[in-house]
Amino acid sequence: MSMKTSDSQYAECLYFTSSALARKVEKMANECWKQVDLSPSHAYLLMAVLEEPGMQPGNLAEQLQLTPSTITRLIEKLEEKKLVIRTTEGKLTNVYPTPKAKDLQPELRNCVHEFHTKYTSIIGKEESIRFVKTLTKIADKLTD
Amino acid sequence: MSMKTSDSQYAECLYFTSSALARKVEKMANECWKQVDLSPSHAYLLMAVLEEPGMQPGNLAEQLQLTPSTITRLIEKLEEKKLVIRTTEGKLTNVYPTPKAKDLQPELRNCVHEFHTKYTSIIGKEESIRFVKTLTKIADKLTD
DNA sequence: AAAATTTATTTGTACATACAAATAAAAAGT
DNA sequence: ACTTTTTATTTGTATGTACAAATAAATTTT
Repeated sequence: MSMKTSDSQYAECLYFTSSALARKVEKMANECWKQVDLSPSHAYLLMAVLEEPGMQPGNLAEQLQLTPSTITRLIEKLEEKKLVIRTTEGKLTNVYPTPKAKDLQPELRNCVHEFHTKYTSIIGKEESIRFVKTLTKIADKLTD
Repeated sequence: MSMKTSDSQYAECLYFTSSALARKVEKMANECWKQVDLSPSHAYLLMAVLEEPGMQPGNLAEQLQLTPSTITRLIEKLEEKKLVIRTTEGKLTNVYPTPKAKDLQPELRNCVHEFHTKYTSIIGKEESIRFVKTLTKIADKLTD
C-alpha cells in the first residue's frame, strides 16, 4: 500500500526527502504522545517548562526552534488544558507548570522513552545515533 | 539571533531534529518557488502532472508521499490558478496540465535547479548527495 | 526629560497537511 | 442478477506552523 520514499521520482531532492521523513517521524511521535493527549510539540514545550519553570516564550522559541507566534499558540492550548500558567509583567512573560503538569511528568518521560525505543528498534541503535547527529549537523549548516 | 539545532536540549531526539530540519529546508524551498508564486508542494505536484499528463490523484499521492485528501486540496488550488484541469469519469479522475502550466515548465525547472544549487553550496556537493541518500534510506525503514 | 529605537509578546490571518466520514463507482462473491 | 466488499476521490473539520502587523514595554539617543 504505502510507497517507499526511494521509489519516488523525487527521492533525490532534499525538500522532498526531508519533509517526507519529518511526516513519518511525526506520525510515529503522535502515536506515542496520544496516551497523554498531547502533540509532540506541546509535549516538548511542556517538558521544557517543567525543567525550567518560568521560562520565557522567547527562550522557548529558541530551544524548540519554532517562531514566537507558534510558541504563543502552543502555550494557549496548554493553558486551556490547565498544564501551564502565564504571568506577565512588563514586556516579559513567564510560563510555569501547574501541579497537574508535574503529576504528568513521569508519563511524559515514559513517552519520550517509548518513542526512542520505537525508532531505535526500527533504525538500529548505532545508526539512529549517527543519523540524528547528521540531521543536527546539516540543520546547523542551514542556519542563517 | 537564530539558534543552532545542536544547541538545543533536544538535539538528540529524532522528532525534534527531523522536524527542525524540514522546517529549515521548507523555508529555503519556499523562497526559491516564490518567483512562480507556488509552494514547493504545489510545484512538485504540477511538475509530476506535466511529466505525466492525466495522472490520477491516487498515484500523485504515492509519488509525493502525501495523503489523497491533501492531493485533492493541492489540485483545487492549482485548478483555481488555471494550471491544471480535472476530468472525472466514473470513480477515476485525471489531472491534466493546461497550456499555461506548460509555459511555466522552464521556470519550474529553473526553480528546482536554483534550489538544488543553493543547498548544495551550503552543505557541499558530495555531502548533500550522501545526506539525501541517508534520508531516503531511513524514511524507507520507517515505512509501515 | 523627551523622542526614537529596539525588544518581547500577542493577534489576525493564511496555509499545508491529515483524519474520519461521505460518495460513488467498480469488482468480487454468492 | 443481486449483494457485498473494495477502491478512488472528495468533503468536513481540525491542527501545527508561520508571516506580518499590532501592542507595549524597555533601552538608547539626543
